[in-house]
Amino acid sequence: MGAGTTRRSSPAAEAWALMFELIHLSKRRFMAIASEFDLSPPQVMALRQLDPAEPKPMSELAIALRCDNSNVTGIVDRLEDRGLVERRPAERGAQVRAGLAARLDEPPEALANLSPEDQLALRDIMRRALGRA
Amino acid sequence: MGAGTTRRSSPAAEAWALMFELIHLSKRRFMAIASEFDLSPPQVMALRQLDPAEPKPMSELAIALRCDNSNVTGIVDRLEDRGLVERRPAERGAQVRAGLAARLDEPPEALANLSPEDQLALRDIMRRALGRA
DNA sequence: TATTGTTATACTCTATAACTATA
DNA sequence: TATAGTTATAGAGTATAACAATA
Repeated sequence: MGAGTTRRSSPAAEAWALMFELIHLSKRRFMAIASEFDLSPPQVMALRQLDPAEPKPMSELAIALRCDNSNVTGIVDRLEDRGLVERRPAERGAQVRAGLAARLDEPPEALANLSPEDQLALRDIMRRALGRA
Repeated sequence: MGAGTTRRSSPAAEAWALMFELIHLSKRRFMAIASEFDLSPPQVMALRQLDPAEPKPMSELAIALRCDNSNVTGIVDRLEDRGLVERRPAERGAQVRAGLAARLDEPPEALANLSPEDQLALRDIMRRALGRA
């Protein structure tokens, strides 16, 4: 069996492989949206985590981004240099955040094109998978 | 609505958000496996793409990794320095590949713990989503 | 003292541009 | 000439270690 095989030992394993593939395919879309806003991927993730209404300590941001504490310094530095963030979220940053959300929250075509029944079933299974049942 | 909200406009959008969350959660696992093999993420992806039986031109590798051509040079350089790859896959590289596959192909707990019915339903929906029905 | 954030350092990844080799 | 691959260069992300400030 070569790369890209989708028939696997268990349904969960195959679903996982397909999900991985979908994410990989969606990476292009993500990168396109990121550069649409002239942001690097970690900057996108950082901006999505921040909310002007609820300031977060940088250590919390590091946890959310799953990277080292020292790293957040640089990421936030660059966002701050562009006035998108202030070590307390700034006005323009909030606008960019809203724009990003609108673009990124759209499901990829592969999911949007599913039948309404499949969409509902998929949502319910994913809720159960993540304990949100 | 703050970050981490899961109730969204359409089932597909919510499923997408949950899937994104699952992938993000699984990143830690991926990084752990990568460092278990002492490989960087792009090195993992490169090694997974390569097959001793079917040598690939580096330009094809660049497409698979969704990065620039010039970039592959450095990634392959480092893999070659460690004798995992030879600009024609080497023996030890094949072993590492097999080990990697065994670890990475396991679905994350969130999926493995689903009921058999949910696993089957999820697999079938993902097949349809990616046109493998 | 323990936590938070920064700086220093070093390595990897990334793209663009310019170059070489080759079909 | 066109394609494949490399090198040069510059910028960003990443972690570790050491440090400063502070609760």
